[in-house]
Amino acid sequence: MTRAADSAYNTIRGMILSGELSPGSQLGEEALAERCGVSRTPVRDALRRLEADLLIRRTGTQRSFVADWSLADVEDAFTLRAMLEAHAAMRAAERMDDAVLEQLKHCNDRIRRAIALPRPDTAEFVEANRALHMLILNQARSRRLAALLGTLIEQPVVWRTAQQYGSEQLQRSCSEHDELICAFERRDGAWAHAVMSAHIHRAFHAYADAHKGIAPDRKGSDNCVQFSGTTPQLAHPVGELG
Amino acid sequence: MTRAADSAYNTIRGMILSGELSPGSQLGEEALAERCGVSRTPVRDALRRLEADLLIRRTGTQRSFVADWSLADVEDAFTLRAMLEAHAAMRAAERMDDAVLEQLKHCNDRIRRAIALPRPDTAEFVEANRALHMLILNQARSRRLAALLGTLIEQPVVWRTAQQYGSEQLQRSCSEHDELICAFERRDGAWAHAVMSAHIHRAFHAYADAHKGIAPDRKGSDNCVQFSGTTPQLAHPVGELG
DNA sequence: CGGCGGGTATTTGTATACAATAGCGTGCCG
DNA sequence: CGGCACGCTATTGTATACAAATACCCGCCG
Repeated sequence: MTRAADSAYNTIRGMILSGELSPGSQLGEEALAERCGVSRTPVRDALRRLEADLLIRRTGTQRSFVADWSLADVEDAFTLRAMLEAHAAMRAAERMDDAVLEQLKHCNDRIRRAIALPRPDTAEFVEANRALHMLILNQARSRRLAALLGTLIEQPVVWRTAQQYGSEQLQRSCSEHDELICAFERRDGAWAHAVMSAHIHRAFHAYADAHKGIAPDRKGSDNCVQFSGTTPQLAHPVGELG
Repeated sequence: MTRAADSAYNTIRGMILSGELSPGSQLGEEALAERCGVSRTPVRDALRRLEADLLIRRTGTQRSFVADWSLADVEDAFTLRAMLEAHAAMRAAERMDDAVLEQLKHCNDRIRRAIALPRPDTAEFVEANRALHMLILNQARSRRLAALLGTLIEQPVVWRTAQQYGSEQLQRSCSEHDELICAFERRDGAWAHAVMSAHIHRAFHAYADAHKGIAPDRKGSDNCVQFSGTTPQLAHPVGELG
């Protein structure tokens, strides 16, 4: 990951998520290239990826702006994530093998230890949590699903949410994982599906509560795909349906 | 869409879907550039998009190969599409306005006329069908959802499927649209969800039947995300979960 | 005062050259 | 005869120059 394009991707992504680049502001390739210390070529690469992540928006003429996320947008992302990750849990349950089960238990033990401390170790919590969810996604055995979820999950959002978590919520998260593992042990896809769905929805509300009043829902940020009209030119034309 | 990058994208995509480039074969940027009549720069752009579509796979060192799709992969894509597009139909039903409803009816009238002919007009069917599904997706008002479905729907697959359709199946598709419109008229999200889900699942089986024996499920095409091991470097690291 | 048009400056798109790196074959050594 | 290492070749990554398109500004005209 030492390539300039990846470096640019991470740098720009960081600047967006940290708020260093304010929503709605234009991202000139030249300016970004300078700030990242690389040429425009890898920046263009990075911009394309960020566009796929919906972290930036592009006008019909390919000018890039930092996307402004309303709470509704975030809820949307969480809803879709709940749907897809629940599906992943179901598939994983149906395919679960004992080795992975052990690894899952190991992850949740790490989480348990991290939150048992007087001052919970947030970094360890986030990392072990990440690993656990990834094991499940991997076990679901679906490249498509993995690709879709990849664009849906903004780790920094998780991080910030976890920091806001009280010890009570950390423990709830951990025991939800326990239940998930139970469902996996029984190879009960429906159970795993339900638990995972609840897990994600709860996470959304934790996020929403933490951000109440801080980032109120924007006014007219129309959360729709621009249709017909004047040559919108989306990267992946929505037109291709069947 | 006259840009070289788009032209390259469409050209390469066409070559992949038509089978001109056989699954597993390597895609050299230089060679593609020559065949597309452009330089490597727009080709690289196109490759990144195709990678997001999962039409090509990249090794850890970014060498590109035509993805080989097993029937299981296709089923996977249809399953996810059913989930997401059903969700879109539900959201659309809850937000439906009368103008769009009229447009939907108009689309399905086009479909009705196209399949009423002695020799059904497949092109018109596909186009009106596309427009109808797109209207629904647009009405769902979710950028995220639109982005996810965009990568999931391979129009050429639809096209080939439609060509295989007998008049009976074309009519079934049309009447399913009718039922969908009924659900929209009543603003019944659950109904719309169910009908759409069934609609897509039926389409998958039409596809599977048409390809039975033609493209049998490949042997070990492991449909899983490559995990840990030796620096897999996925475009959107699956690691970023929470 | 507002809208239109043209010109300029900014921004993105493309091509090309060069650099770095992975893959691969060959030949040497054990 | 097998394996390792070296070096060559093919392929991708990056930078830069230039071309094309567009947004913006300013002046003109209604």
